[in-house]
Amino acid sequence: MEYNSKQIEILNISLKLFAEKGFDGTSIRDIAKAADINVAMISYYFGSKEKLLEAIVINRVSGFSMILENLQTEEISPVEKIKKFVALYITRLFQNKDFYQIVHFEIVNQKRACDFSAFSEIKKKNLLLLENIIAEGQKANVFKSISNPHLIPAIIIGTFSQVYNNKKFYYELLNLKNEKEFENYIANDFKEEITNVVLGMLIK
Amino acid sequence: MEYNSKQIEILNISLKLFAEKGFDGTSIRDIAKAADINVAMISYYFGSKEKLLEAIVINRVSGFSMILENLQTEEISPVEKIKKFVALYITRLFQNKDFYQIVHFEIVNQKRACDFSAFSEIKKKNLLLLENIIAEGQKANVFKSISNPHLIPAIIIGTFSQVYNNKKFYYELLNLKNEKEFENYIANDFKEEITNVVLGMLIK
DNA sequence: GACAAAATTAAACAAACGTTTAATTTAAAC
DNA sequence: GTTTAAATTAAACGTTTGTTTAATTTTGTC
Repeated sequence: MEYNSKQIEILNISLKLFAEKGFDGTSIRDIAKAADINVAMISYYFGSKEKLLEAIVINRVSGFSMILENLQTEEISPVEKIKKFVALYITRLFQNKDFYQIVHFEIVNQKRACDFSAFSEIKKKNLLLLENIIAEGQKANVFKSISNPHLIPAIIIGTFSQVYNNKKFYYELLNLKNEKEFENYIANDFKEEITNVVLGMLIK
Repeated sequence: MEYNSKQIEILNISLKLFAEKGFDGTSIRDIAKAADINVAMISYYFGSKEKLLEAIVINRVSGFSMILENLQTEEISPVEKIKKFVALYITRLFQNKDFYQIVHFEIVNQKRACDFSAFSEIKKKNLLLLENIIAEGQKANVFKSISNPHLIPAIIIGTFSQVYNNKKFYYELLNLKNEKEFENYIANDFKEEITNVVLGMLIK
């Protein structure tokens, strides 16, 4: 699908509003006002409010880069691969936090007939990639055999959202002053700590 | 606040519906139909839809038992305390999953002027308790010094919600057939694995 | 059984919702 | 400059929303 700049602006603004106030909590008029367009333009461009949500999903998922997927072929040690896996995962989470927020709600919700199969496919691919890295590490005798590789993405995503959604609490706790400092915390300390947790689960 | 059985039923049914479909996605008429009462009864009993949400929050938080808090005084080793801490935490999460779902959304949302201070207080108390157990373990020379005790509740809550909200995915992955089997997985394997992750972060 | 208070009802309320209409403006093509 | 299609608008559409009203039924008390 090809979108003009106005359509892309609508997509981005409604992504932000849906993440902030929820799909049901955001009205067409909210979006129109924020995007400085007429309410009719949303139906005109996307058909309906639900189809706008679908457009957001397709638009975002198709934009997910293949960086993670290319990790497999890199010639680095399994430990380094895990480190990179976690780092890339967290970066992607941070960059798409609004989108993950919406997806999270919609998957729980089941109210809308929204198709997340493309999203699920990516998750399955990521899990497969992770399992391969772990198998590689076991062959090299540096990783132990674990029964729960699927818990690793759950820990990364879950802990990240938990921290992000309680931003206020962590601002106080970690003496963070603004969004930039929070981003730094995620990109440095948080990333390192989660990496250690994951490696702790794997290394012999 | 004293509630009669009809009021408690409304509280429970709207808790379930708000968790399933969101606050904005649930209408007064949805609740009235599910609880088999007239729409006017909700305003009559609780004042408004928002005040109903507040009543749910107060009702639930006040019901949180003191079991976790009493852990401090038990005469068991720090390692055993951590095991019990994680186990109790996960049990509480599972028993109140609908409530956590709502709180999670409302905290992110900021749309409603809902008071979660009592909830935050409990979280702070839990974190303090955890820090005390860790300090105890460090004194006994079994725990290392860690900079991030706050990440432990985030890991427990985050991973749990991540797994619970992707139930379908995990049903397939773990060959679970029904809610009962899922509950068993949480109460056994999941609990054990998360305990190991947490202990892995702490033990020397 | 008469009375007062509480519970419950159907109906109505105004406001907000997503969507559609029909008219107007803008842009592009010749 | 005229023509044609696309973009944009204000207004209206029928529903649904949360809430209130006023009437009715139920309940408890003497």
